[in-house]
Amino acid sequence: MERSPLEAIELEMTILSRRLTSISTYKKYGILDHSAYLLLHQIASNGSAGVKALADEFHLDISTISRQASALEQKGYVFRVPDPQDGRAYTLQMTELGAEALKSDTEVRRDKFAQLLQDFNEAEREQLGRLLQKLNDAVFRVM
Amino acid sequence: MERSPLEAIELEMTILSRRLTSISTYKKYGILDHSAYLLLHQIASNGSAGVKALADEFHLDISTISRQASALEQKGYVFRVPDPQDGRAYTLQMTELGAEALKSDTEVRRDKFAQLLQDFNEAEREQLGRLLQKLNDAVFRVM
DNA sequence: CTATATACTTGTATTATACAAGCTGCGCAT
DNA sequence: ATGCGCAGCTTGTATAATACAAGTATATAG
Repeated sequence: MERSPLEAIELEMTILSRRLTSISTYKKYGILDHSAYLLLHQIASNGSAGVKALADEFHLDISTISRQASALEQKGYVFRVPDPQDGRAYTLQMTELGAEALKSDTEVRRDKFAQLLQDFNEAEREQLGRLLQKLNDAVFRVM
Repeated sequence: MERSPLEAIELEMTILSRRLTSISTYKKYGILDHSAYLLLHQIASNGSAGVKALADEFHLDISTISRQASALEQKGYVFRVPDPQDGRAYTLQMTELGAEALKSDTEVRRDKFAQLLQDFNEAEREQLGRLLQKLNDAVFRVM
């Protein structure tokens, strides 16, 4: 009995998810955890943003981002800039230290992924990158 | 500035992992959680197995599997068969109830993934299935 | 001016995991 | 035969990431 692509994807995604939970929580590659890395990355590539905007971006609860943002501030990777228009709001901007941490961490991760993908040829990498992106979009829309 | 496949994969995997953590913990599609589903699936397709073997299979701690196996037994989805050769060991075998739960859950998940992949054509699905499988293998070997 | 909505924080609970310590049974070396 | 280390499993404890709910302060609409 052949496994349909749908079956394969369903199973492999479930396995991957479980395994990534373990890895992302218990293995540290670099300085930053998962959340810190993504928040800094987002701020670096899309400019400073508030808690609400970041929560929307990642589809996580505002309270989750709020704590993660506090942690980043605590460590000196970002600072808060009050919104002049709105006394409740502020945006997070990256510090020099934050930029350095992001840079160094990006390199560590890049190396790890290079190792992970050593048996993937160039065409497969391109496909995988594209498909993962499309998959993420779908996950955000559907789930 | 073009994003290399490696960069894309690294970022998309990180995002995916974070999002899946949230989904798999807080959204329930069907009866079974993540772990229960995978354990039952494994038992269904590869025959009954002990805690140690399952832990090896999924690269998770024995204690983690032990608790998840207890939970499955508690719910009546599996029962323990003592190993006649070894008084310490046993294997988990699925009950009728377990088989039904797995079947019904598989359908629910399949539907959800069909919805998720609605914009993926057949070629993309095949590629994605194949690449995810290869990726999982690599994750197990490397990380 | 009051009522409701928004941006954020904080308190609490849940879940999945790991690591370490413990129990019991196995098997080998003396 | 027996005692000691090893293997399979369970249980205790800690940690991390998340959600939901309640609270505070500010903004805005009527």
